[in-house]
Amino acid sequence: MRISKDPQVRKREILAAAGKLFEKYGIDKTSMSDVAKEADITKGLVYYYFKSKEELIEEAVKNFVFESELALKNIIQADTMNFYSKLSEMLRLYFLTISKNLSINALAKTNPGVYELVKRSLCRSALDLAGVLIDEGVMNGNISISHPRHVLSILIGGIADLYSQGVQDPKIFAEIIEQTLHLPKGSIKI
Amino acid sequence: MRISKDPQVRKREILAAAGKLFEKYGIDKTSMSDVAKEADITKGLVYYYFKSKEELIEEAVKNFVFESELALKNIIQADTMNFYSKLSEMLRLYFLTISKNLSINALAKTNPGVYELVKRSLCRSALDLAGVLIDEGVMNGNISISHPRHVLSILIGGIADLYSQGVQDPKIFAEIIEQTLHLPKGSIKI
Amino acid sequence: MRISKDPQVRKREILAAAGKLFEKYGIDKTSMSDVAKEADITKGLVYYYFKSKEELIEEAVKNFVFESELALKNIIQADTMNFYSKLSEMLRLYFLTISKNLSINALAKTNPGVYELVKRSLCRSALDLAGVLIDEGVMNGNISISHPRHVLSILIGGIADLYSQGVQDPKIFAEIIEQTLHLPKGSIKI
Amino acid sequence: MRISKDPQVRKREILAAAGKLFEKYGIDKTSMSDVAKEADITKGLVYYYFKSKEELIEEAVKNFVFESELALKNIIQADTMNFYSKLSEMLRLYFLTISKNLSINALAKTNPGVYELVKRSLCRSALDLAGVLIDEGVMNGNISISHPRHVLSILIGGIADLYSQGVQDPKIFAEIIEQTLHLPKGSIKI
DNA sequence: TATGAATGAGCCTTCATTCAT
DNA sequence: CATGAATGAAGGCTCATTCAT
Repeated sequence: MRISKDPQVRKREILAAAGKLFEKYGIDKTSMSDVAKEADITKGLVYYYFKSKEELIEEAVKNFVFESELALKNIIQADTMNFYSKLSEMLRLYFLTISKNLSINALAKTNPGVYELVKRSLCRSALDLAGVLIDEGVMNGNISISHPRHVLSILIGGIADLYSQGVQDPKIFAEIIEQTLHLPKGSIKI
Repeated sequence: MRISKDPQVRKREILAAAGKLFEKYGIDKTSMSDVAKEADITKGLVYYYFKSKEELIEEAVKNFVFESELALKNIIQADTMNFYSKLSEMLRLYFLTISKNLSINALAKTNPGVYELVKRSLCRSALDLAGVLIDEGVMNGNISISHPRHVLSILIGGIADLYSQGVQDPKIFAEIIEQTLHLPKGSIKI
Repeated sequence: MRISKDPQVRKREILAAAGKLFEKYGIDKTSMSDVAKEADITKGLVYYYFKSKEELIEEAVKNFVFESELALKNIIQADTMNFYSKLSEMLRLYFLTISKNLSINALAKTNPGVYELVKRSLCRSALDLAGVLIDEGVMNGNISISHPRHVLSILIGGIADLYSQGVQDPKIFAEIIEQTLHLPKGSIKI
Repeated sequence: MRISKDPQVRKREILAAAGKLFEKYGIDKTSMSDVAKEADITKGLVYYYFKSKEELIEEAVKNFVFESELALKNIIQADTMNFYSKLSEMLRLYFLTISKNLSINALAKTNPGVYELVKRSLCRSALDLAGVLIDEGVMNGNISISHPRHVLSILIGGIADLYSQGVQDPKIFAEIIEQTLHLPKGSIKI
C-alpha cells in the first residue's frame, strides 16, 4: 500500500536505515535494495531522495558524525567545570561514543573512502573541541608537554584501537592518559 | 601474444599487481579482471595460479605482512645495540615501513575481514618484538611508566595514524615518544 | 526499449521460454542468457523473477508435469465410460501428451536430477491414474495377466520410447496393447 | 616426470578414464582437466590423442557400446541352444549388463546427444541380435504375436526402466516376458 | 510522492583449447 | 610424445540505476 510521509521524515528514515546497515554489514555489502527493504519502501523512492548510492553514503556519514559531534560539543562547552573535570567528562563521553557504537569504527574500518571521512571528521571535531581544552590547559599550566595536539591525536586514535582490541577498563585509560599528558595522578576520573 | 614465464615469477607478479591495486583501491573495488589487466595477463591465468579471489587476497596479505615482519625482526634482534639505539632503530624501521607502504594501513583499513589479519598480525608482531625491548627497558630501569605495553600499542597505532594524516617529521615523533615513555630527552634518534 | 508487463504474464513467458529451450537443447546447454534472449528481456529480469537457475528449472519442470497431469486426471476420472473406452481415451491422451511435447522425454532424458522429477512424477501420476483403471479391470475380469502394474509401467515407458523412435501409428500401438494386456482384439480404439 | 607409453595403450587409458568419469559424473560435469587428472597425464596430451572433447566423447561412447555388444554377440550366436534357452540366456545377459553398469543408463540419461547414441546403439544392437532370435521364433512357431520387434523394443526399454526403478526380481521379469511374448509358462529361466 | 518492473554493466569463476618448449 | 603455462569465451549472478505508471 501507498504511505505518504513528510519528505523530511522519510529522508531521515532512509538515512537511519542506511546508517544501521552500513554499520552492521559495511557499505559495500549493503545494497540499495537492502536499504529500501530496511526502510520499508521501494528502491525507487530511495532514488527519489538520493541521487545515487554515493550521495546516500555521504549523507549517512555526515549524519553519523554530526550526532557524535553534537554530544561532544554540548558537554565540553559547559562552563561550570574546571580543566580536569572537563577532560574527564570528555573522555567519558568519548568512551561512551566508542562503546555505544563501536560502529564508528566498524563504519570506518570497513570502508575505503569513507574511512577518511569519518575518522578525519571525528578526529578533527574531537581535536577542535578537545584542542580548546588542551590550549586552556597549556595556558593554565595544567599541561606542559610539547606537541600537545599531536599527542592528543595519538591518544584519540590509539585509545579507540586499544578499546576495540578488548582493553576496556576506564581506570587503565585514566592512568595512561595522565601519564601521557603528564598530569597529576588521580586528576582524571572516568 | 603468448608470453610464458617461470611460474614463480608469474605468481609473484600477480601478487604484486594484486597488492598494488588492493592498496590503491581497496580489495572490494579491485576485480579479478583488474588484477589480470595490471599483471598484463588474462583472467584465466590468475585463476590458474589462485583458486579464487579469496585465496589471492589471503596470499597477498600474507605476502604483505611477511615482508614487514621480516624487516622488523632482523633489526630488532641485533644484539649489538643498547636499549635506546634499538628503540631508535626500531622506530626508524617502523616509519620506513609505514611510509614506504602506507599501504599497510590502506590495505588494512580498507577491508573488513582483512583488517584483522593485517593489523592484528602486524601489531602483534610489533608488540611481540618491541614488547621484548620494552620488557628489557622495564628491567633495566630505562622504562618506568605503568601499562607499558598498552602505551606501546597506543603509540604504534596512533603514530601510524598521525603519520598518514601528514605529520611526518621524525623529530616530532622522537620527542613525543620520549615524552610518552618518560625517557630522557635526546635518547631517541630517528 | 522498455516494456512493462503484468508480472504474472512475464513470469509465464519466461517459464515458456525456458521450457522451450530446455526441451530443445537440454538444461545444461541452456544458459540464463539464452532464456532471457528467448523471452526478449534482460538477464537481470529473469533473476528478478527467479532467484537462481535452479529455481527456474524447478518451476519449469513443475509447470510441465502439472499440465500433463491435469489433462490425464480430467479424462480418466470421467465416470461415463466403460473400461475399454477409458483405457482407449487414456491412451489417446497419453499419445497426445507425448506427441505434443516429445519434450517430456526430452526434458526428462536430458537432465540428471531433473530426470527423476519429471519421469517419476509423470509415471507415478500415470500409474496412479491408470493403475486405478487396471485395478478396475482386474476386478471386472477384464484383465487377467499377472503383475499388471509392472506391465503397465513397461508399456508406458516403452511406448514413449518407441514413439520417439519414429513408430507412431496408433493402430500398431492398439494391437500391441491389447496383446500385451491380453485384451480382446478390437477393444482398444485410439 | 615424463613417462612415454605405447600410443595405443595411452589412448585406451584415456578412454577408460573418460568413460569412468562420464558414467560417474555425467559428461557435462566432466572436464578435460578431470579426464587428464584421472589418466594421470596433462591436458595437452589428451588433446594430442583427441582433437576435441566431442571426439573424446564419441570414442568413449563407442568404446562403451562396443564392449556391451561384444558380450551379447558371443552368447547369442551360440548354436548349441534351443530358442527358449537362447532367449533366457540373452535376457540373463541383458540384466547383467544393466545391473553391472547401471552406468549405461547413467551415461545415457545424463547426456543429451549421447543418449541417442548409446540407447539407440544399444537397442539397435539388442534388436539386431535378439531380432534374429525373434525371427527364428516366429518361423519356428514359438512366437505368434504380431509386431514382435516392436514388442521386443518396448520390453527392452521398459524393462531397463523398471529395473532402474527398483524392480529387480528375475522371476517377475521372466513371467512378464513370457506373458508379453505369449510364450508357454516356465519357458524362460533367468 | 511512491511503486516496482526493467535495464545493463560488471563480477567471480570454469573450461575447452592452443602452443612454446 | 609429453608438458603445463596461457588464452578467450561463456556462464551464473548481483546491483546501481532508470522509468512508466
